[in-house]
Amino acid sequence: MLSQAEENYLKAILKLSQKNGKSVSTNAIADELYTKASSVSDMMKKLSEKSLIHYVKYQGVYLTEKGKGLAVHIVRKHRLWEVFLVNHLNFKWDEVHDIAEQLEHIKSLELVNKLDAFLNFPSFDPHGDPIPNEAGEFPKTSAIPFSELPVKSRGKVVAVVMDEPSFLKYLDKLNISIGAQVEVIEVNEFDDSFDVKINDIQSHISLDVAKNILISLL
Amino acid sequence: MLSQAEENYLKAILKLSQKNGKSVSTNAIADELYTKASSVSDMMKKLSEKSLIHYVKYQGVYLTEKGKGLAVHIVRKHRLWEVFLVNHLNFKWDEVHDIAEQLEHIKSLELVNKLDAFLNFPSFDPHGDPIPNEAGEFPKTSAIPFSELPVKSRGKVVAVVMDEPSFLKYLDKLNISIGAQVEVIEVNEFDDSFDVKINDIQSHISLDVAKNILISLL
DNA sequence: AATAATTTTTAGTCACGTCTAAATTTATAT
DNA sequence: ATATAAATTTAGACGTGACTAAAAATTATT
Repeated sequence: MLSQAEENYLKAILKLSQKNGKSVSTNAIADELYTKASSVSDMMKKLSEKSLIHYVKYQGVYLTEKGKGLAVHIVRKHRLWEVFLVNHLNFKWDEVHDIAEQLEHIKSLELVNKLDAFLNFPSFDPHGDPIPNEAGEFPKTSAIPFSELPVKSRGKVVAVVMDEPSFLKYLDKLNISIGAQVEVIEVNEFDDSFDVKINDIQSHISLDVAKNILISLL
Repeated sequence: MLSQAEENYLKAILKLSQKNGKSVSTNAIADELYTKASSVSDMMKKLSEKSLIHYVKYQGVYLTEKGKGLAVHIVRKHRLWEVFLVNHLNFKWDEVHDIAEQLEHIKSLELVNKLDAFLNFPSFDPHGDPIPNEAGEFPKTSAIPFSELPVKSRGKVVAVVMDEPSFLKYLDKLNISIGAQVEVIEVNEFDDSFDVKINDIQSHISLDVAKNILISLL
């Protein structure tokens, strides 16, 4: 049985290896978990002994099949709980992360699957992140960052990359939510910002924001 | 912020002080938590320093107002989650204890209150145990043990005292559930057992079982 | 290729929550 | 009231997961 700390490490490694390439560095994990590289080294030994990661000293780590399966399962739990919190308990999408961070460690396969059924087997969480099914498979999407939407094309917001509350609140202010229709009117080269339309209303967003919004073409 | 271990100790002290008198002994706590008396002593010092219990060496402990408030809140969370698990996720009443034992440690006042509202502010959990409200007040009941129901009187099952799965499964077998109508036909003095009617069907239960079923008179 | 800078690991320490074994206090019995 | 039994606490240890400081390995620079 894994401790919460171990689970958090697995999740961090999964997240980092999805974002970047294969092998994840000790420092990257330390940054992700707000801990120190030395603590990470210690934990890497333990996870390696449990065959959850491949670990070669000084060479970074990556998940084994077993480790990846467990990490994906934790992500599944996290996202299912977020759906529950937003759809049934009326939390806002920027309020659920910390609570789901706790709920994801509850141990009961039956609970997860019954929750999944209760929620009607959702494919995406309130932030648009894909929810793996019981077999650990992610639903596939063909989303691109808003920042890469060609001028004059229209798209629909399907997900956000960051889930920091401050970012989500800012999106609320901009009236950007999952499902919103968006269009690029013009790219402002000098500051890399975008003149856009959100649900047909003119607006303006920075490159940083645009990169963190995923859309599908319409 | 309390650790899970600290919360479990508070809960154990509350449970024991409700059952027996005021002051709770070190050994009783150790038994309740399947730990050792020495571990309990250590923890009593810590809880005492945090003003959650009154602790005099060798004299047992009892909860302070502050400690009692926290303990009651944990019980509230435990029982609300049990309602959720049984009423919405289709768990059986004998399956929810261990999961609720984990869920009760999730920290978010807002979550508890939103869950409470979602469940329609239930007063009793699936085992008939009273659920304290946000202010920490328990609903009052005038339940008596089945074992004290006078012969020929009829009653309605409102709660069970134990929530061990094996006991609950046995009650299922006897067709005894919350709300069942019961009547004592005869007391068998030689083995302290009871001839009873459960929903008008004749049955037979032992004193041990009868003591653990709470009923209200009809 | 040698040195400097960075990254990573090791060594030693600490708080938490547990344990066993020994000491101490309280309760019981003669 | 004194000896014995039972309950409780203390002392010392351990595993977990964190930290700091120092050492070692890797990567970057000239």
